[in-house]
Amino acid sequence: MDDLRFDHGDQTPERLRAQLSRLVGMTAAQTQRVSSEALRAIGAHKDHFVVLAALAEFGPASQAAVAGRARVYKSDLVAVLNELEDGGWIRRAPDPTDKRRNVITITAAGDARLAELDGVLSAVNNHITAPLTANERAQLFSLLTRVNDHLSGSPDLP
Amino acid sequence: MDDLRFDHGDQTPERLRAQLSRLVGMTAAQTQRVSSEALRAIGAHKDHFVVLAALAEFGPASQAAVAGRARVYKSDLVAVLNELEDGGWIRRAPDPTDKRRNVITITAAGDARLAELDGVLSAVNNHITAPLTANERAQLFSLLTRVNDHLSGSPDLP
DNA sequence: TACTAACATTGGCGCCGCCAATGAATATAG
DNA sequence: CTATATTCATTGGCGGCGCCAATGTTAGTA
Repeated sequence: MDDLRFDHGDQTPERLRAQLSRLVGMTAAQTQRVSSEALRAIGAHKDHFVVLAALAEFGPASQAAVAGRARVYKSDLVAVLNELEDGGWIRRAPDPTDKRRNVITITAAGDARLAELDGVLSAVNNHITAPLTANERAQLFSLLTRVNDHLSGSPDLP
Repeated sequence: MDDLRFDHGDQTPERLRAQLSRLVGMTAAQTQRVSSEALRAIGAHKDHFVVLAALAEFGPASQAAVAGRARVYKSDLVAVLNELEDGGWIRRAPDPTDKRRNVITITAAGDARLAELDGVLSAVNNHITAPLTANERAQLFSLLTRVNDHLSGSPDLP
């Protein structure tokens, strides 16, 4: 809980305080911890949200398509869909036109579940950015987006 | 390489685009990948840097002290010190005044190694923030620091 | 002298992003 | 129309990271 603090004052080697990648990494670990704990408190998981969102916004689709849109590895998607199916939030039905395919459909309960998860995660994001003004939140978002875009294109060092 | 891109345009569910924690997490994964690859290219590791830095800046110390300052779990420190010892970058000597303790000392070669790692990581951090101006880098650093500080204090939701 | 604490070490857990190999079903080429 | 290649869901595993518990040894303390 306190070990992910970036700066421990005079206990922190100066060289570490210069590492942005370290700061980003530790802050990401903090936010992941907060959000995963909040989701686990209601028996949910990051991927539940991301899969339900993809289904709600893009409609029924094959697992391969869902994996692509939700950015979840198809290998990991299987377990996620099993859990969502157990909860009654999605339906998995074989595609009559292509028997290799499963058609994944979100249920009415799934829509409600998605709203629930969305609420929880909104609260989490508000909590994370609590010390920032609205402008600063937007700035942080924009700066990170630019870094992310940049690193998405040129993964190697110059 | 491209799967850690936060925004895939119209292929990305809108709900995901609102999640700052997701953006932070993906960007952190990118920066970690870049830096760990750069370090691995010279047979090094994050913890090598962090431990050598702690030793160089605070002087010889017990493993427990090093673990505290370098923010490396003492469990994981053992392997790191073994590797650093094999490279001749540190010395591990039993403390004569307290036989439970090992005194870790950085060697001259260790100082040189630290300079090398420092150079690599500086290049990495420059690369990461390449699209940002100096002002924007400072802003990003400041915003993340405030979030990190905030989350270091109140880990739970309100 | 008995009890407690510090120390180094081993082994393991959970989360995350990632990849390879399998078998079934389908599309495509010769 | 048969052989080959491709798509799909599924299984199982890998490496990195932050984290924790249990062990045996040694040292301070009551």
